[in-house]
Amino acid sequence: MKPKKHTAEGGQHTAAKILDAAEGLLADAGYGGMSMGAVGERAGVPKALVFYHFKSKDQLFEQVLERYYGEHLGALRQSFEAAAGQPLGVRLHGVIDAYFDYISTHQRYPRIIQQQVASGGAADLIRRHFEPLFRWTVDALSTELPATGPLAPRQFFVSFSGLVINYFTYAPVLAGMWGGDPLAVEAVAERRAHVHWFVDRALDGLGPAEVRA
Amino acid sequence: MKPKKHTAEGGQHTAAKILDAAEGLLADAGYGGMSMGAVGERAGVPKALVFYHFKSKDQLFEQVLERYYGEHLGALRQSFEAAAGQPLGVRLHGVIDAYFDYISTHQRYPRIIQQQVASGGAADLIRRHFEPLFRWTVDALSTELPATGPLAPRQFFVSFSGLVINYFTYAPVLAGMWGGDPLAVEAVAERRAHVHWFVDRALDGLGPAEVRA
DNA sequence: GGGGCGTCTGACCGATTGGTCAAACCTTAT
DNA sequence: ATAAGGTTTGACCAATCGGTCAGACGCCCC
Repeated sequence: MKPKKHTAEGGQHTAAKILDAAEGLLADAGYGGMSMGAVGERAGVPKALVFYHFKSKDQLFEQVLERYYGEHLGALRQSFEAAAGQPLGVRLHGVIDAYFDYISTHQRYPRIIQQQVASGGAADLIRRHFEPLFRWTVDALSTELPATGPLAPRQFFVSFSGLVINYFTYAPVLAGMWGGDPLAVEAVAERRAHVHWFVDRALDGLGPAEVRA
Repeated sequence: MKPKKHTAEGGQHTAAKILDAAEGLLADAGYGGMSMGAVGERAGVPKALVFYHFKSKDQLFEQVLERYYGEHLGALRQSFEAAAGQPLGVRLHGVIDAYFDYISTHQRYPRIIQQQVASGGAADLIRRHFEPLFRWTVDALSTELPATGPLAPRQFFVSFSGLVINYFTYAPVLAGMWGGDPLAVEAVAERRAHVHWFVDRALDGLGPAEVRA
């Protein structure tokens, strides 16, 4: 019979369990509400083991963010490059779909980020991960749009990311007034269609000739 | 000479000072990061006095939210009713401007709300204040738009509030990459113009005949 | 079998937290 | 003067926090 106690079965597995537990607590209660003891309890290991695998609370948090940002940026990049050569409108739809899909399948992620952004905590860390995403998107649009003014690429970046992210962070609040679960598949599909509609209206407004086709 | 110590000069004034201090700390560090001792220190009063005026941390937080939501809803309502009789497009612009103005002059407010929404903390409290705003907006649009689908009023509510709010919550993160302070007056004006452009594109897409004029 | 060596554990620490209390204070009404 | 009642104060409490430590356990190479 295997020992009940946590034996040295490979640190990889344990560290991953701890990371998962930390993710859940971060999404539920935020950085301040995540206690290292609770992380251990949720992962089924003593608190000291959490500190063994991650030197401090900050470092644990940083690794959670690192994992998410890496996956997220990768998903966007892959989508954008897969549609290389196609007109900007098509590529935009693709990237926004990738954005939408990643968020909708990792709903803890926008919650953690929004909390952190809104509180100003770990600002440098967030900025370090956020900046490549921002610059990459703005560069992709910079050939088609004026660098400043109401139609600047940076404005569209903030707008479209907000259009996607806010729906998921507000979903729990909207639950009672939406007429059904906002996170159910049909509801998410409706939101996706709405975002698509918005993208099309924006493209129309930018002058179809230069931007589309 | 007046005594240096805090005399019984009227509880009103003291309570207001405490509320202000709590607001600042909430915006800076979030609910979890706001300690009652720090609130007292920032207000210049001992911690026990904070507990005398507000029975608990939760109640203090609740009153901060109450004040904001009341002002916010009032500003929107006033703007909407002032433009009674005018075409929907004009009224929409007015309400969104009022939304934008209130947020831009109370930048702590979106930060506090976003943190709380994203963390799921105080969900009932948020929902209680959020729901009238939501229902009221959706009702105003319900005569012009289908109740469900990609063009449902509820979708536009989430979209436009996100368009406005997200800019301000992300401003600190964007600071380094924006080319100037995103909260400077010109930058805020540019954002406002961008939101207006978006509203107009949306109105165009809904069929000018029924909705505008 | 006996070192290493990475993994794991419970007990422990100082600091901080939300919250309480009895007593002191100031103002006003009698 | 004095009684009363709202306000203010610092000292105090149990609980929890992030973090540490000495040692036990399991595995692998000699």
